[in-house]
Amino acid sequence: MRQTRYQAIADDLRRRIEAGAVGPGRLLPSEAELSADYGASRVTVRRALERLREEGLVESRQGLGWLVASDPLRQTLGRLGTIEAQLTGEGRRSERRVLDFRFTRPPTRVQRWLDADVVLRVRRLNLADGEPFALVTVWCPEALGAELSRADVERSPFYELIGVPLGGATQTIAAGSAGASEAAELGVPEGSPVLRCQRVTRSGDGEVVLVSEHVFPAHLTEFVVEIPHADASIAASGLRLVE
Amino acid sequence: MRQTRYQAIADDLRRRIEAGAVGPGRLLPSEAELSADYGASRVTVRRALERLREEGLVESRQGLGWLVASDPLRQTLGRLGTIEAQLTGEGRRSERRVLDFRFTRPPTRVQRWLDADVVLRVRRLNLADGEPFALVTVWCPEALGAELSRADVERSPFYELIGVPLGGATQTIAAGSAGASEAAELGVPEGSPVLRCQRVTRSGDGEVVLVSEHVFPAHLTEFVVEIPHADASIAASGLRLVE
DNA sequence: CAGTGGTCTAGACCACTGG
DNA sequence: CAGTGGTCTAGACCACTGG
Repeated sequence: MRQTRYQAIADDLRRRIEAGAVGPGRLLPSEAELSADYGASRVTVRRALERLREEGLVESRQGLGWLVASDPLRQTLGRLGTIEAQLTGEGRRSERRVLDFRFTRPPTRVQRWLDADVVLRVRRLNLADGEPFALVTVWCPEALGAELSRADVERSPFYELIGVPLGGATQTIAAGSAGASEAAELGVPEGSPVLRCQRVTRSGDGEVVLVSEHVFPAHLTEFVVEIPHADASIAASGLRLVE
Repeated sequence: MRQTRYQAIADDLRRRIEAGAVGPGRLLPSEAELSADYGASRVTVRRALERLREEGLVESRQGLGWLVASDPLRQTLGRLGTIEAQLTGEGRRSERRVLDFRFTRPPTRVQRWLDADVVLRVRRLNLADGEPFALVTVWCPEALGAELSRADVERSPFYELIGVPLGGATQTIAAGSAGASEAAELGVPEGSPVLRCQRVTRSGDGEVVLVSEHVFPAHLTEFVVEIPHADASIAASGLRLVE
């Protein structure tokens, strides 16, 4: 799929904002101006701006214009990028250590999404400056994992390796306590609080291509979620009662 | 702000889908048909459909049409509504108990968003079938809380009471352990795992109108987050390292 | 092939901001 | 008041799906 007009405009504006051409709280050129500058219709320019709004980079005020977001918390999510980018941006050393790499039968909770007899399962530890901050288990279909080596998955994030254009993902976030082996691998006391996250990632075609479980020590990590329209459903915003 | 054309169409389509007029995995009428039915342009119809897509209710395939989502997990988020609606939908009894209601000075971590000497602080317990599942503390500006009674906040969700059109919200989710008083109020053992959530809610004008902290027993609750475009930033999806 | 969604255009009217 | 973003229209071309 080739780059669309509005994506190109969004990318260009994002680059300009991140380069500091327009500071936090300052006005962007009006939609009419941008429309003339880029030689695109106002609708296309708006579409690019809406995309940046979703990322938390800009906001708009009717009658005034589009402003670069100034609330640092709201910016966080849009600029977050990968954990690796986050770490190297802070000058910290990011490392990945493979604990296990094998083709095996998926557990039943994973079979719900990956209905196969054999899948590739990889257990990895993510470290920042040598300190573990995530214990990750990834399952992917045998066909997608067949070309991968243990060195590959130690070098690169999984989603870069499988060679399939990705669609969306669904993620659940829960709290728990570190089990004995988890505690040992993460270097935290057994029973200490952890964030548990499960992610089901789909390809552009809607096929499930990755299932992963992540365990984060509670004292090191938190999730940030931006809720664009609070509406009446604000009380929910993703919370679900289990059992 | 009065209802827009695309909101009205989205609401109508949502109602029809939830009523089962079009089953999971089945095709909706084409954009051209909907456009004719509603007497709206195709652009407006698409805007309504995009909104439903964000909610996880429908998905589209080029050359084929718009389908009602069949993946139950992806539907969850869109249909969630408030916790109260979730509970009554399951035939469970939802209850709200006010533990404290006072005008006071906000703690420093709240002053970051609500810069005032006096704010209304309300501590509430949410119960499902008599069992506590959330301990909530809400702070709001004195002016917005001046007309509220203790009975008001026991009866209704806060966002319905303050009489201000809401904009977006930013939410952080972390794991932790129940402190002594939290444990007593939630009816769980001290030190047991909990989800801790902080939400900063803005009005339509971008002003911060509510700051709230929520403590959920880990065994009862989880968050579901839909990530529409995984892209390269999939490893992040809102995770942030703290400290 | 006819029909679908994905993208884009040029133009319009409105509510709203600031001066 | 002139200028802004918010919404909406009618029309166009394209890539893609299924038969």
